Amino acid sequence: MKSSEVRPRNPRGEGGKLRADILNAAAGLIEDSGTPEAVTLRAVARRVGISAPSIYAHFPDRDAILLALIEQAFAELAEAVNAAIAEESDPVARLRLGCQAYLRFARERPQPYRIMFQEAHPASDLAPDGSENLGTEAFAILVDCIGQCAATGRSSSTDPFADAAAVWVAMHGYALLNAGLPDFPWPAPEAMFDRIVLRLAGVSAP
Amino acid sequence: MKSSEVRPRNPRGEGGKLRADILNAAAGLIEDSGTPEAVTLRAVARRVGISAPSIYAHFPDRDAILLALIEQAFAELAEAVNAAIAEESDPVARLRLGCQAYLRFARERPQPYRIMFQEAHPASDLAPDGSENLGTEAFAILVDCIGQCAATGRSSSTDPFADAAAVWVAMHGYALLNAGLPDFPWPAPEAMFDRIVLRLAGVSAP
DNA sequence: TGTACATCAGTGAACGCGCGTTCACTGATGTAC
DNA sequence: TGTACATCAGTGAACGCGCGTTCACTGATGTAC
Repeated sequence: MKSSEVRPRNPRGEGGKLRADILNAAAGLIEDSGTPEAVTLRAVARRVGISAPSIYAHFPDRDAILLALIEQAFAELAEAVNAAIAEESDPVARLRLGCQAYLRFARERPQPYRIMFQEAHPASDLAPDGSENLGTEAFAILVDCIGQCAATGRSSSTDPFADAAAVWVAMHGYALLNAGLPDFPWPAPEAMFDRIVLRLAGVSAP
Repeated sequence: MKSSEVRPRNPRGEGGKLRADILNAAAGLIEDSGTPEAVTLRAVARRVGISAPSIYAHFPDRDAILLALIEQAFAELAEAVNAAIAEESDPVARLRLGCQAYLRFARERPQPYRIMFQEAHPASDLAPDGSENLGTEAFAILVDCIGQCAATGRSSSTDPFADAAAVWVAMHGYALLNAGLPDFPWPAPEAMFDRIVLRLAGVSAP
């Protein structure tokens, strides 16, 4: 429902701008409808204000659009987490800030977050160095934080990897259920954060 | 790919059997394809061995089939959990058995589990006494278990409701990510169980 | 026992729709001479 | 400075498909008389 007006043709050499417009339109369709099924070539084209075949100049097929959205979401989440912890060196503070950034991303951008972990998504065909590594890298940071907390006696963790896995699955479940069941009488966000991050990381609240 | 043979007509008075066949076929389609999108009236009809319009004698429309599958999944999960804890009275053992049953259901029947919590699913139109209550009831059992553990000094919980919410979101995240990312180097299931159930419930391992 | 009939459990053809994708094309614009 | 031309950024029509849903129907089967 955004624009069905015609959009001016890009000047020479800037045809690539259409690629970004296509991705934005696809993201908007998911945002509006709540499901990636809404991303059809024709719907994207209508929203951008172009004809459907024009998309083929930028994406080989429909799935490539969804795949690009997933990769973009992974990159943005990694960026958000990295930005949150960049200036901080204390491991407990890094843990808090990083996890807060993760949960904030999931809360503020629920649709990008959802499609990242959607099962049976087109990224299954992804090269092994693709989105999988983005997630793996972010997870390694989490393991490292907990390990440093333990090394400095601020965490009781004896297995940072397993504890990081527990923190991650708990954040993931919280992010999804919070968005999916807004009518559930959720405890206060800080109370949940204490449990699924601090307690699972073996860090006692201040 | 199951059967495209014709199936014999039901005898008089047993036309209702077709309803169960339709649900089984729909579940099979989700199982095979990994997505509820595969449940189309025509695909269901092909699999059952009937014509597509015959479905209208049992379901008003396509969404009603998915809705019935979701309700069935909720009922089966509740049944599995209830059966697991029925003969047990010790609250710690009930907590363990109930959560084990929950996670076993999610592991052994990943597709039914997934559609239960799929966002934007057709159950949004559900009557307020529908599937929502099934889940609420099971959650109340979890709160109760943790409360009894605390009351008998077996749990350090001071807020059983918030701790139950934490256990639930953690189990949910674990169930989904475990199924969705089988290549992730997951810690041993018992190690994860200790963390996302026992530690979050404030129960120390034996 | 025989038979007319209502009911039940479906069928088959058709509708209009939106989809992904293909194909041959167009018209503006920068560039070479 | 003028102009032919290659290139770029698209378009419009068409294809075949599977979909949800509707409609009028059929043929076996149990039941009433």
